[in-house]
Amino acid sequence: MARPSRRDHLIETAITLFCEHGYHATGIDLLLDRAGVSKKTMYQHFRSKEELIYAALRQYDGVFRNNFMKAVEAAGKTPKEKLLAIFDVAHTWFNDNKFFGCMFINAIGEYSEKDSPIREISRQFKQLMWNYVAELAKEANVKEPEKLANELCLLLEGAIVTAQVSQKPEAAITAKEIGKKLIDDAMGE
Amino acid sequence: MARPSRRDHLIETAITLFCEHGYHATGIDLLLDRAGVSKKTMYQHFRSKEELIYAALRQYDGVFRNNFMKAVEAAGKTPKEKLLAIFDVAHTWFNDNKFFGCMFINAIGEYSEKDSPIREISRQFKQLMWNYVAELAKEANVKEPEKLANELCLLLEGAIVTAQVSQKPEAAITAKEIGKKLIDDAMGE
DNA sequence: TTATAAGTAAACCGATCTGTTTACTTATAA
DNA sequence: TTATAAGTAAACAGATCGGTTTACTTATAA
Repeated sequence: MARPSRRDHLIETAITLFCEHGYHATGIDLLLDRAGVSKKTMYQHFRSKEELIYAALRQYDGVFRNNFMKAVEAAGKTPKEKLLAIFDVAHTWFNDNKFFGCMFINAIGEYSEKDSPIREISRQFKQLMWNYVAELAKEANVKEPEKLANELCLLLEGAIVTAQVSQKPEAAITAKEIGKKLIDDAMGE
Repeated sequence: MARPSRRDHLIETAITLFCEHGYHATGIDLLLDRAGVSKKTMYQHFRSKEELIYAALRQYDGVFRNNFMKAVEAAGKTPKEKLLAIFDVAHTWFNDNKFFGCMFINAIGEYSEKDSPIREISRQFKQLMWNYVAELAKEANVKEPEKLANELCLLLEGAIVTAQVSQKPEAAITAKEIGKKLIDDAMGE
């Protein structure tokens, strides 16, 4: 397997640092030092720090959703089981010692400008997560799959923030229990 | 009524700017310019920027919770109504054009150091909000008031983040509907 | 009136920020 | 072998960062 290109390595390093320390707090110099890449090379690949942030979020968007879906598919057989597995996967995520909340939620906190690309990609990420949940809900033949997707996604967001801020990874369990009720309701008990 | 002291005015300005633009992105110079206060005066009142951040969060903690509780008390008569009113108050908050999410959630995203005072006060804020919800739940004579408080607080967090990131203030309504079910369940239908 | 405290404006400090440039060093492929 | 592309290290630039200091100006209260 080919070793990752400089560009990819920069993005990987960026994801790690932005996740843990945030976006403004992470300086380019530190990032380059960590990545072992020269400044010139970085600015050959990215026009600006903001473009690197954007690329990092783009990459993370794909990787995270892919891993998430794979984990969900592996953990549940039926659509209903998969819907519930969402919260088990989240629970595992929360217990990772490198869990620093959701990169996109954190990004929005630092970039409030309405039509910023960073905001846009964050909004998109949540939309794509919603699409996946809505798809599962449709497969489960629930009455109002989109409504259920709204509900389960809201629960997931709540669990993420509660795990992050209140240091309670078990929020995933609370969310799962509520989710179970909602799913049962939606499937016409 | 006495005009606010310089200290209070600085804190007010700080809250506004930190809310909208975040903590690292808000420079002291801009903040002082906005507040119309000299740098020397600021550093007479606060030892550092971080101390100002801390004071701002402290102040916001008190003001926000006070306003929140008053609004909830005004909107609901019975404990159950008050529990539901939480989400109506949140809805109003989300529709404010100066809504930039929760200051404390945003703060955590920028300060990941485990025992940072900024993290601690954020955790505390969420705890105090929980305490209030748990109190209402007890007044409502539900079976497991603490469990219900966990659930409703999780819903509130989810609604906040959904309103902020996905630009959907109506997340408050979704959360309220789920909350209603949970409350009914907990009151032994 | 006058000492004192609290304020302002602005220069200043060293550090750090994002971003550019220069000079040199690899690889790689024709 | 040799031209080319891609890399490094480091100096540099100008702006901005948080924070200090100086000189001057108010208020206020004894």
